[in-house]
Amino acid sequence: MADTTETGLPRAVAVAWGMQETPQRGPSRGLSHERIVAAAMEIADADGLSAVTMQAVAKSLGFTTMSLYRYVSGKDELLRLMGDAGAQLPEKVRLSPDWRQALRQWASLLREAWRTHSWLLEIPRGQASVLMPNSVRIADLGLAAMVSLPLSRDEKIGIILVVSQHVASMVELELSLADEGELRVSEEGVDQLREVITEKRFPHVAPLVQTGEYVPGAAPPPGPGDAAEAPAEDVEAEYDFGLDLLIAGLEIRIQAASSTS
Amino acid sequence: MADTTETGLPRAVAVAWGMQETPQRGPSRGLSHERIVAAAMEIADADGLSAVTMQAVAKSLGFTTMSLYRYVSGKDELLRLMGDAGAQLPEKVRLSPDWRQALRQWASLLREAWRTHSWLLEIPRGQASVLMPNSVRIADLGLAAMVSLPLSRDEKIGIILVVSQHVASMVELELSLADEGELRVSEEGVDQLREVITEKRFPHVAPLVQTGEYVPGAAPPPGPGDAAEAPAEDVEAEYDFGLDLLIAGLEIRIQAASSTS
DNA sequence: ACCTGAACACCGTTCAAGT
DNA sequence: ACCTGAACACCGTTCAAGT
Repeated sequence: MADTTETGLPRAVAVAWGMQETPQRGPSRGLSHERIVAAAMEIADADGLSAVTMQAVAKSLGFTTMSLYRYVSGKDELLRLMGDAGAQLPEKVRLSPDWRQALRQWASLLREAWRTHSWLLEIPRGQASVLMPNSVRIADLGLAAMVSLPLSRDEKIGIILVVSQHVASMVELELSLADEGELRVSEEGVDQLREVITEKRFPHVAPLVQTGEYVPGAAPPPGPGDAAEAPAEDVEAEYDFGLDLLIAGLEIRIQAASSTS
Repeated sequence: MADTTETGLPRAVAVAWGMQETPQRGPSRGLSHERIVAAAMEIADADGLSAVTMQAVAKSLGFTTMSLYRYVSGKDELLRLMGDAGAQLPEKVRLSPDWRQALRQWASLLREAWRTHSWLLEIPRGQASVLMPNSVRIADLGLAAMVSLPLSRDEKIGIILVVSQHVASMVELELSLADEGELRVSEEGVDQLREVITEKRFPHVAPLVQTGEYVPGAAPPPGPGDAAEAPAEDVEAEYDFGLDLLIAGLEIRIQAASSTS
């Protein structure tokens, strides 16, 4: 379990909200959580989350590794603080009065945040993370998008969960296509797959492997005409598709609710 | 990028399908990827994925750490193999002819797999993982559930993606509640939160903090009557809610498609 | 109060050597 | 071909010491 303050709140929560008493006496060479978190984020943006080590962060600030421990209880806490700091939405947001539109806006804001700091997706969002400032902000805005809806609180929270999860998975997909996209499977490789992914064992996938459609980095099949299609580049379409599905489902639920009451 | 064979296929894919030529000459004390992966899974089941170190795996098998590198190119490959081996569905599955039912069954199978090996969720599912045997099986079964549906291939894959992501997030939620569930926020802690989560800054969340509803480990408010409710234990309800939403949305889409054609 | 230096117990991975 | 031993370059974190 994560270490907590005497109030039962996780230390990261207390620090993020500025609840921590920082006595400030004696000389201070100017280190602070803010500076530490900012430095860590810069490293993560540049070289990925795995490049964020206590030593690297300290070095980039011109301090020794151990100096960090005065401001941050450990790496875990640093990651939590980074996770929150990165998930910052714009200060002022004007949501559409139409809930469908508003929900789409909200999803889009989340998406933007995750896109700018892709390492956010790697940081485990534990139970306590909902208490962090920017998570609260995100939840608040999500609820704001749905104010007009005749749904229970639990249902609204359910939607926030499902939608944000969908957005996260789409950003993840987008990124995996982008940076691991050098996967190039040769014709020989596809042949090998054809031998193991047989019609008998995998009746529905096998046909797609035959044509090569199913294999990420394979050359497109020499089909007549429509060969030059981006095979999976359209994450955009998948993103919209899932969101549309959820909103459509919600619409039905609301109609059902209003016709009953 | 992950190391690949000369065919362009990731090594983990080749190994998992048994495409790797294993010459087998000279003495063999009986190590193999199968045994290594099995040992690693056992450790992960018992003590979590973080306990899976090359040294721990080797030790549990009675070999030195370095012996593993003859069978596995590195830890990354070991994790990929574990990820696939853990995502095994039952041999024979009888899907309902009703697609809604079938999709629910499929989701439920996924859920069961992730529940039995919760560390699966921590293993990054890269682009190449769709080529692993059990991923192919899962995709095949998902497509099987939707055979009767008048949807494009891309749409079906979209559904597989969205639904499986929803299932994953629900299992994740379930687990985070279970093992980090010792989070107990004292009344003083809730008070501190009330001071920062103000009505002004967070108009929609603030009321929920006032009552204490929003705070995971807080004591339930002394409301009249319905106080003794499990606050978030019903992941089951959230699970169904999201799935229902998606299926309802899909239903509409199908109606639209069939009325157009 | 704040920062440093040395040390500890780990990681994953390499390389040359044994049988 | 298979496994070992020693070594390397890292991790996060501790503790006692300096100013």
